[in-house]
Amino acid sequence: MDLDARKYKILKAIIDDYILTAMPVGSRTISKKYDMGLSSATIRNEMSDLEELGYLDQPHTSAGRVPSWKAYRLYVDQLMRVASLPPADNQRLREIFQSSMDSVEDVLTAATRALSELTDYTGVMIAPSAGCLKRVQLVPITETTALMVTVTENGVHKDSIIPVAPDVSPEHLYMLSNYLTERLQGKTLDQVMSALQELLGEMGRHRALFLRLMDSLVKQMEPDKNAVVVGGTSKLLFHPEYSDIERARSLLTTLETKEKLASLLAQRAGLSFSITIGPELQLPGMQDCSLVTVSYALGGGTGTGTMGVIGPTRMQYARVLSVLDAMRKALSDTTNRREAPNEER
Amino acid sequence: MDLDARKYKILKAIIDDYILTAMPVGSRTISKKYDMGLSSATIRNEMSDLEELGYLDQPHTSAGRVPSWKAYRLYVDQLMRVASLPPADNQRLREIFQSSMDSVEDVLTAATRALSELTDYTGVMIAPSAGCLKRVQLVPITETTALMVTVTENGVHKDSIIPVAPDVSPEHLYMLSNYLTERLQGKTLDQVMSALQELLGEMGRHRALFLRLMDSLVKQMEPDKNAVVVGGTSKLLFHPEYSDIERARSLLTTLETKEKLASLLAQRAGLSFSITIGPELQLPGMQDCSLVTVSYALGGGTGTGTMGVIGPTRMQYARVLSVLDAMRKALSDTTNRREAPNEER
DNA sequence: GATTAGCACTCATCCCTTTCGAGTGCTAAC
DNA sequence: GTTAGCACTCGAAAGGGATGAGTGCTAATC
Repeated sequence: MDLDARKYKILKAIIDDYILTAMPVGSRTISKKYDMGLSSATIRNEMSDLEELGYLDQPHTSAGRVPSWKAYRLYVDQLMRVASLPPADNQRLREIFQSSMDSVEDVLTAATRALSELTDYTGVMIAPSAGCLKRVQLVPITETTALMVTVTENGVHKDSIIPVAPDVSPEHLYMLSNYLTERLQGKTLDQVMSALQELLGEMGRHRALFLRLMDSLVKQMEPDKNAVVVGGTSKLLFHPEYSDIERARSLLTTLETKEKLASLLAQRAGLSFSITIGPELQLPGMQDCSLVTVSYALGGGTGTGTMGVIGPTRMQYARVLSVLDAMRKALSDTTNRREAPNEER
Repeated sequence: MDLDARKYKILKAIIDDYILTAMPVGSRTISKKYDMGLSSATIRNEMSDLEELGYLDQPHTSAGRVPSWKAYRLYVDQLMRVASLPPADNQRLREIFQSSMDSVEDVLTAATRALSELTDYTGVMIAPSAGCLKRVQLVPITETTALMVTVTENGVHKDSIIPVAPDVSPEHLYMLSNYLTERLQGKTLDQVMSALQELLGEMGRHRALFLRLMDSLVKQMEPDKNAVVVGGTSKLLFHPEYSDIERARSLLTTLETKEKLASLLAQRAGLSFSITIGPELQLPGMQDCSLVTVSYALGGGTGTGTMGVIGPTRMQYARVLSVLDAMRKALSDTTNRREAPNEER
């Protein structure tokens, strides 16, 4: 049995109201507040049907109805309207987001902050995949160690310390850097790996060093599992669903183990947007949370990252989507500024 | 009026018990559990005195007594005994701390995690000041930008993107790097700054670039205000003082604005250890928290950082101190491993 | 003079009952 | 198909002992 137009309308009203108030919605509320031209009795009948169909739950007999995750699913798929972010909020977003843009880290931190501030939920981001390699540079540190710096297309650069034999001079390292850069430039991770395999043969006495290099290089270009940035977890505590301390504990504990968040976001990489509701997340401690994600790219880069907002299932989905969309735009502007910086800053 | 030995003993018993149970302590408990050889009536009289002296508070007439911050102050200054960390815990610390030590960031993250796991409170760290400069390297990225990487004594290395004129070739940058390294090597931040002032005269057409460089370099060597790492905030939610949602909210919100934490830790930089109790912190939302800090150094480095543990005033001060001390030792070992890495890892 | 036993008193907490009201489901009338 | 009306349900709030932990005070004891 499918829903007729009236049922849709009533269901939407219930969800809207519940999102707003966090209180079970009664038939009277719907008939009065959302002038349906129907009496509460009629609404009651419809609600009863909707409950039977699994769209509504009743906490107890004499309470109103609460949307089920199935209802939210329907809501985000068909009922809600996503408007673009009001100019004032867009303004605010750019403001929060303006400051301190020295590194990708900073950008992500500022972005999650802005997300959480504008939505009152928690912002989550994972750095964009590295994209093409631009440059490899080995910087001598001590007699026996060097720092490997990789610069990739979208400005993500990481570094790790690797050991070198004492007979390898700084000049050697410089030449090796240039050589590697020349050979690997413009390649993606996969291509770099196979190129390195080939080059391995040409290496004579540098073979040991080279193996090390490969190791670190691959590690650096992989999307970094630890690079989940989370902002505004405490915002969640202000929503009534988490005035129950037990729930707050289990949720915040889950949010703190970044591994799970990382894999959640990684799963959604590349999707232009995704909405996952409560049980669909299949994560203990997050049964009554939803995750909304979008993909983004920094500046003109090809590498894409994923960012999202975590909130209660009773989330302002439409608004969250519009915030995420605005943020996606802001991010694609941002790094351009860095790539072609203005001399008169 | 000073306290006599018996008052000290009773006060210590009360604090110990309260730290353990988080419940107001009654006279009977003291007389029975901590065999004083005194009846509860006597204890009551003493407690009454202690209350008058400001060491104890009474939540309401018929409740037991609760230590005031003044009592904790006395406790940490004179009464408590710090033992060294039990071997089993030390073992555990090293275990948690073992993994993934690629960058200073990782070390700090792992350390705060370990701190929080071993104490059940929140761990906080600020990266060590950079120490002496080891190397400056300019890595070309695009026609008009370069990455500046600085390597400092204790392995802290940071990078920022700077613009360069299009007529500066990669070779130029390489030479400039070597030149700067030669001139600045082994200098501390202050020395670097004055050295740069002198060098500025010698710069001809690179003057604009050079000014940029100075700017970024100084920024990089300054202790980074954003580099506060916090671990295990959710642990706090498990303590009874924060089953009150209101308190939990205000505390977690405070912990999330890292600026305040940064300045707290910065104030305590260089102190071998410090304990600050509740109102002494003078931070809204943290009146019933304490902060215990110690200084640490990574490996053999001269630069010192500060780390600490934040918990309720009813904190296991002795244990926290011993954990911090063990962690300080672990940290001073750690980076040694990286500086002189083992080829057969 | 210090210590203790004894006792009246206080006050939060637990548990029970009552009341209240929001909301439902059903039925009969429109 | 819709609605008015009404009995019914059940949680939340309010009230009211009973309980017991703990105190302060006093008078007796060491």
